Amino acid sequence: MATECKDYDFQKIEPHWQTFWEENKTFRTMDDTSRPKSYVLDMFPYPSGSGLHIGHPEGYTATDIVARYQWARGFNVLHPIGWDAFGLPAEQHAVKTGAHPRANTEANIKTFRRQLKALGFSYDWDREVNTTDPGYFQWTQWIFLKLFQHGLAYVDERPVWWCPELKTVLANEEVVDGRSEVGGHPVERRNLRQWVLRITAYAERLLAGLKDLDWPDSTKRMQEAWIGRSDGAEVRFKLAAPAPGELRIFTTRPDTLFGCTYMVVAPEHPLVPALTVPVQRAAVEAYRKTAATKSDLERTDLAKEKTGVFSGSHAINPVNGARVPIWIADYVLMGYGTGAIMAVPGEDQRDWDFARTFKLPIVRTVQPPADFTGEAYVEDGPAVNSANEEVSLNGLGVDAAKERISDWLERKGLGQRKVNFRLRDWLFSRQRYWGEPFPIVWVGETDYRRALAHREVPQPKDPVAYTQDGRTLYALVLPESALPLLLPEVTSYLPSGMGESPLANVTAWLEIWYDFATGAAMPASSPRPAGDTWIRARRETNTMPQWAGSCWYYLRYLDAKNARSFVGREAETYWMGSRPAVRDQSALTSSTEKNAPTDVGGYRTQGVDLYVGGTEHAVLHLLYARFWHMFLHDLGVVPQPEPFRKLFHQGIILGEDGEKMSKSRGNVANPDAVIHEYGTDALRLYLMFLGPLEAMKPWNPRGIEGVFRFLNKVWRECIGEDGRPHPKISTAATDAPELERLLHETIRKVGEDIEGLRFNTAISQMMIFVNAVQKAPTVSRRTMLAFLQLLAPFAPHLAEELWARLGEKPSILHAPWPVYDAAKLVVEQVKLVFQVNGRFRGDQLVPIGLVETEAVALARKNPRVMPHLAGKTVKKVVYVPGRILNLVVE
RNA sequence: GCCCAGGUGGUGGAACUGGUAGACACGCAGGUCUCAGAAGCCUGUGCUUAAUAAGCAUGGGGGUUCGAGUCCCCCCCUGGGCACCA
Repeated sequence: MATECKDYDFQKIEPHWQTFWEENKTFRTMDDTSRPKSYVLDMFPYPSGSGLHIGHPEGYTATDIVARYQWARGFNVLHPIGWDAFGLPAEQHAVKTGAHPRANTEANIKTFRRQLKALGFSYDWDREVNTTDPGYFQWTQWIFLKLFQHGLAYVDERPVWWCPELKTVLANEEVVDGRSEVGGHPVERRNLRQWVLRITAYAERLLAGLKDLDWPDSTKRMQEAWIGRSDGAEVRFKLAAPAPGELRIFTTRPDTLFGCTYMVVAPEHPLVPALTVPVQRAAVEAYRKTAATKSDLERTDLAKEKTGVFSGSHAINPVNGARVPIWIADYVLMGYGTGAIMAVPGEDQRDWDFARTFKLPIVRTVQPPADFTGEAYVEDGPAVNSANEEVSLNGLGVDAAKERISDWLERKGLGQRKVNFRLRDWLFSRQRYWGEPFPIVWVGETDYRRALAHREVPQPKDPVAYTQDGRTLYALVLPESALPLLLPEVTSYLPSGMGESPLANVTAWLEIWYDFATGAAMPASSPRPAGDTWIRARRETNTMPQWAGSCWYYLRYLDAKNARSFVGREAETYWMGSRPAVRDQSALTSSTEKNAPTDVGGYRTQGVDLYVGGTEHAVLHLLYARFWHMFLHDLGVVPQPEPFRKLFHQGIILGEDGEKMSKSRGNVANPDAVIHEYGTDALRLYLMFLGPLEAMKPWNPRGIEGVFRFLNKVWRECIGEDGRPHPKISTAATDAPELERLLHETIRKVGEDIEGLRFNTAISQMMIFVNAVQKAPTVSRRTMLAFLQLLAPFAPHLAEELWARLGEKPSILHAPWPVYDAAKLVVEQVKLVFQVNGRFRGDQLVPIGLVETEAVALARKNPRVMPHLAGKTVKKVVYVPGRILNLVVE
């Protein structure tokens, strides 16, 4: 079973047990749904060409410890891994080499798989997923299809980075200082037709759902800020003649309406042409042009000076009938609210700045305090100058004034209360090859109507269409049975040159006869097939972004091989759904209960039990995945609204120099090299010993010596020089009470620390224990075995080896986790600290229930305390039994 | 500018609800074993002073308290997020 090494020969031991686990499928998740479950999830990696870096094993070791701990505690554990394998680097590699990105991706996955296996992680490899596998992305396409059918996907013109020299669209990260990363060519913003997902429809729920999640507060706050809910009112301003109609604005400060002295609309606002009077036309046109070429960054970050141009028109302030000029300025963004604002320079610094620049009047409607020296006054205070014949806000605080004016506006039909979100819809297409193709074809109006009449494939209520060169095309979704829609083979991975993906060059795939009943296709170059369900169509050439596959992979793991559904109902309910709270059989009850995920009904709330990954995904990935999950919940295909109940971010590991690891700095730690020199167990242990999991911490190659010595020490305490179990370990031996106490203390501490993800202190406790064992002349076999079990989640190879060497049957993982005896932790004597005036002046072992008078008497007799009391009177005594006795003297 | 997290020995880091600051490691010094070395083991190691005695020490400055790394106020630094969001 075990190896026969005489020394701690990790190079033999580690592969030996990795083979054992693989052959015995030790970590295969059980089908037994009567067992309590634990779903321990890592953020799956993008298999890059450079292989695993040291940050991967950090988070992965943490979850591996939890997973192994949960196995030992009798849970059915789901601990899977997979590959987020679509994406830009593979495509760039393909462009460079001409080889299919699939080949490169597969080679990288192979390396990653080998490296992860060498780290001894307890993954259930039978559930491996790969986002580029047609059996997987079939369901990514399926979810998109559902989103489309429910009106949550549409097309829109959106600006992207375009490089005229390279004739391609660039991602943000490919643009450096306004030039292409490759070649350094100038880039520009260009509008392209894009797919967009209506995530904003879920804004309110995405915000509300955060409340019940066990996530880091900072992450919740980031999501809140990203969604950016603000409460206010939408108000309609009539335009002054001769301009017709009205201008709608959103404001969070309707109480300041009386202070509105001008208005601003965004340069892109559709009303701009109508508002512009002839004498201003040239100036407005010029201004619009400059604004259009500016990126968002230039419009915000760099432009501290306010710019703008007068339209020539006026609007009527609905509260006081004042004629206010309408300006056009780029400090108002078209994408937020209505793209138009009422400007109240007295209570808004941006408006103040603008008003100053263009010499516009300023009226205060909130009285600042007498000592106020600033410009715009944004704090609370009594309203002033705010009354008309029907309503007066004067004297009211901001909140009360908001209420009164909102009531009035609603009563008069001039506006209403309104909630606005900062969150924008999600740009969901890329002009790339290496991504999921959209299950969409574009057809003419007549064909679209015919297909619509054919009710087999539901289409959205409102058609998705766009017009190009005078022709309107309609988006028709493929039937489910036609999925997966595969990527066609291409001869070149270079983009089309026209702003479309390389798919636009594959004419036989692109231009087709399409059967809307079955989704079947024939190249348009061939004769039209017989049957009246065949129509002329053009496929969608965009592909989905990398986010798509990672939005739902945690669901695929539950039922990775299901060919009929993206996840089976039963598996889904068991692993993600609500179920009665697990009654914990172990003595860890108290600590477990404390962290137990329960809601008011005493039921386990749903979702992944632990999800660990970097902060870099705090907003986008986690928000997008929540959005899809909520949508699937609404479809009725998943029973719970939130995917990840508990989330944790591991901190990043810095280079030795305290700087971010990077190849150019040459401070990258290579896991393979460390494993070769010290072994996986030492690497795992060291990664966890480095500091708190969430902290950012520097890598110190010398520090690994410490944990490596610790592992050697464990070996030497278990195995004698002859390679046989160490003679000091015996079945007959009874441990000294202190050692026994320490064992129980260690069981308690390690268990609690694993649950709290405090692995560094768990390891230090195990070191303390082993140091004690080393000093003890004998140790009972039972004690040693219990300790090995505690060590097993951290250093599984060594633990398995010693467990087997001591005559136990592998795997140690399935031996029930040790239980501590609270009675063993009770002590009779405690150290009482004596203080005089709060300063340490000595200590003494005292019996546990010592009363105050006796404690004081002991202190007075203590030789170190006495000098500090000499000639003084004790004014006050503070006694905390078992802790301190503080004598306050004159 | 706004929001958040953090600042503890030569180093990584411990410290429960305010109760001996520096656990556990790294490093360093001395010792032991050895022909010698490596490994192991033992001892010491925050700073100041001859001190087992005292004083000073948790980014800086104030405060609350018998007692503050921990709580409150101001400031400095580092990291992360957001950035004209009306």
